[in-house]
Amino acid sequence: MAVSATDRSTRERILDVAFELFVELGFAGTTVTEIEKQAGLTGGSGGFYRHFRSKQELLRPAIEREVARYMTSIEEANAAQQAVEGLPTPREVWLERMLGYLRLFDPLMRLMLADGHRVPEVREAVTGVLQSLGEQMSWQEEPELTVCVIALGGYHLLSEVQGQPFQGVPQDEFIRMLASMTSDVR
Amino acid sequence: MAVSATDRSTRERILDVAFELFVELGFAGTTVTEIEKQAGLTGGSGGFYRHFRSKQELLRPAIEREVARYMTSIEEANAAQQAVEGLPTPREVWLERMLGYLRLFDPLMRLMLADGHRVPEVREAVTGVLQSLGEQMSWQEEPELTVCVIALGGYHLLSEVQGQPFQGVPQDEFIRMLASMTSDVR
DNA sequence: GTCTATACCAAGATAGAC
DNA sequence: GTCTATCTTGGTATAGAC
Repeated sequence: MAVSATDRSTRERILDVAFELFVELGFAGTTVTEIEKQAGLTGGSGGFYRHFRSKQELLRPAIEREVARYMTSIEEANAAQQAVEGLPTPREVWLERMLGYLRLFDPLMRLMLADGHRVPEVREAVTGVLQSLGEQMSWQEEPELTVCVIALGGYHLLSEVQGQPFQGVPQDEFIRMLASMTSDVR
Repeated sequence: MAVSATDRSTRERILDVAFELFVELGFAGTTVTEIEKQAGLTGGSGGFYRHFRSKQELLRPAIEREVARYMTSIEEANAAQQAVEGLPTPREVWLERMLGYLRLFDPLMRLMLADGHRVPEVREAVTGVLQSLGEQMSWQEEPELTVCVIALGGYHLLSEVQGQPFQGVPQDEFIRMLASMTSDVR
């Protein structure tokens, strides 16, 4: 978690640890002192302020950096997907992969649900990422796939709310059931 | 939002406004001063502390009170349901009703996702409520219904993340599609 | 049971040495 | 670019009058 002071640039390190802390503790619950400590600076020293004017000003770049990462992940995943194109993907495998993608977003989704309304501008950025993810499916052309992704998102988030698999339903059973309810998943 | 000082007991008013504020601003982001103001007391006066020993001690009762409310809502809804039992409910109507139930939980789900891990004891209470809601369906007996509820939860929460209907999918179209994918919804 | 006043401390932020 | 030291604000919590 905490990093050494020589990793990358301090600014980068601050952005990284700040995002993690915002997700973990919320924006209000995260102190600049803790950010400094985790970034390898001395906690309580104002070292942070050589890199950002205020804690508030940090929120946006931290989120945008994370969004950019997801963009890259998705592009790589899409590229990998294209490489094996032509081979039919079994439904269960496709669903499992999409669930994996969605879980990548978990920190971002939590932060949006908790603090999103206080930084309305970043919502657009998040929407952008989600739409990139959604490029693989369009509601008009493939409504069943979209329903599946929504169901996977529900399974993940509701399980997070309960702190255990939702209603105790095991993941593989859920995916099997979901697959059996679709007719034309590629 | 803010209430007059003569509504109900002060303790009750504090619990109500505190829950709202916790959902809105998070636990860390909510100040005792703001709770006092919204509850009709003078902000900054320690009036709050005649009713609770600390802000921390307030979190649990506030959530439990909200949970108790949902319990009542669900029981009433179940009772109403029984009154019209025998008449077959069209799938779309049932799905829409379940989505309405889920939306009742929205504040609780947000709070759990944001602050739940800091108050592990209350997770059990929340799980209890969700299981009451889930009594209408069991994964073993009616997996398709469970998948539908999960999908509805996903539609709601993902829309909250995006700040608009998920991927722009209109609610009624989503519900129609979901209904068409189920075979044996009662 | 609510107020005024206040003690206390944690957190945001700045100045200036190194 | 990071440190020590410090200023200032605002938030938790208490004491005591009414």
